Amino acid sequence: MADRALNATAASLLGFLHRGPLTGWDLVATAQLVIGDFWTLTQSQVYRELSAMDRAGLVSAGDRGSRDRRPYSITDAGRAAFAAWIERDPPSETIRFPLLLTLSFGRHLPAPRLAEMLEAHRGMHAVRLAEYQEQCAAADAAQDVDPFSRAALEFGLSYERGVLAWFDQLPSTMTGPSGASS
Amino acid sequence: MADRALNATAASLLGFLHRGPLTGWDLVATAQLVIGDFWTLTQSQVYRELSAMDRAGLVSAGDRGSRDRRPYSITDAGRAAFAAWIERDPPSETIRFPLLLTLSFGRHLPAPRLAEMLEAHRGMHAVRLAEYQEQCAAADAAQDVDPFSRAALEFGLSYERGVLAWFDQLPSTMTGPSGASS
DNA sequence: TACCCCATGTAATCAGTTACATGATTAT
DNA sequence: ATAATCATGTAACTGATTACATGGGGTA
Repeated sequence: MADRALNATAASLLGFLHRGPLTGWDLVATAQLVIGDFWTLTQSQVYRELSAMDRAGLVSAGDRGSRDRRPYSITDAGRAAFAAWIERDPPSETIRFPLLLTLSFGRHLPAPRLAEMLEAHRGMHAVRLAEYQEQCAAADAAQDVDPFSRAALEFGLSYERGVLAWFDQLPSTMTGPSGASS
Repeated sequence: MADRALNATAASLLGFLHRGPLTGWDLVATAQLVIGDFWTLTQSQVYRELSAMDRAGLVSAGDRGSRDRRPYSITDAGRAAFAAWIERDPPSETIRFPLLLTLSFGRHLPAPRLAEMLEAHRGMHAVRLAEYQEQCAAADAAQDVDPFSRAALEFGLSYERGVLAWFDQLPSTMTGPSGASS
């Protein structure tokens, strides 16, 4: 035992399995829904981590059901590994923001093209902010959401507000004469 | 020719080479300084991309100087590849925020431990905000900074403000009785 | 019966991280 | 002389992405 520290993706899967057995498919959907706003994972990763954790004894694969559904359940070793993972100081976040790269090389781009890109991204962020607001409202209506997920959700709001504030203070020479108002 | 689309890291290196030849070492330093706030790259990556781009004819390696310094200059093909890259719609950013993962699984953690983590991260962000403010002030003093890099720098400010606003609206049940005030 | 979605998985590749090895030059 | 820093690079690995292959089950 005491193999190696879990990676965050695997640990999240274990986290979800605490409530009961889930299939790979279920886990992909759950993760997208619950942590998708601040963590990315792909279907391919999920199946790989599941079979690796199965070999490591952190989860155990159940019998295949209809449509080959295969439920995984967490083992005691899995629970221990998760507990060890969540106890650690989380590393700080990484942001990789391609738009900012493009922007910082903006002098290689005609102004209207850059303005177009900025406007497009601003729009996407405005949409996301609206979605987060909706999600928060929905979470408040349903009282079954735990306060921790709720707080994490709230991060999206602050983040998008910050991003939009940034867009809106850009010099108008960059956002273009067409204007970047919402 | 028309090999494959550049990745953003390689494209950035080409971007920096427009002003003149630079060594791998210089590029690492430049990148850290100029785009380090919203893009990560390692020394190892830089050398790999440089030799790959050399093979692809996008840069050409000069003669080794003292201390084995080897300047790379951009070629016409490199300029074309960069132009094609920067013209594309930049993909949207990816955020991977381990603290939010930990938080969303917070019910598996004793409250004081979580509060401790939150407080530690809040502190780091406060420090970063101060650094950005300094950098912006410095950039304003020196008039040689181009407005595009300046605008990208400004992003850090808005981002950190958003993050701090989020920390400060967390329920006190999470941040703990010791308080998370600055 | 034909089509779409559910569900699992593999293969191949690319990108990113960490650690290490090597040697030159500068400063003390 | 020796230590610190400059500078280049390789090796090994982990993680992430994309694409594809396969087949069951439900529905029109």
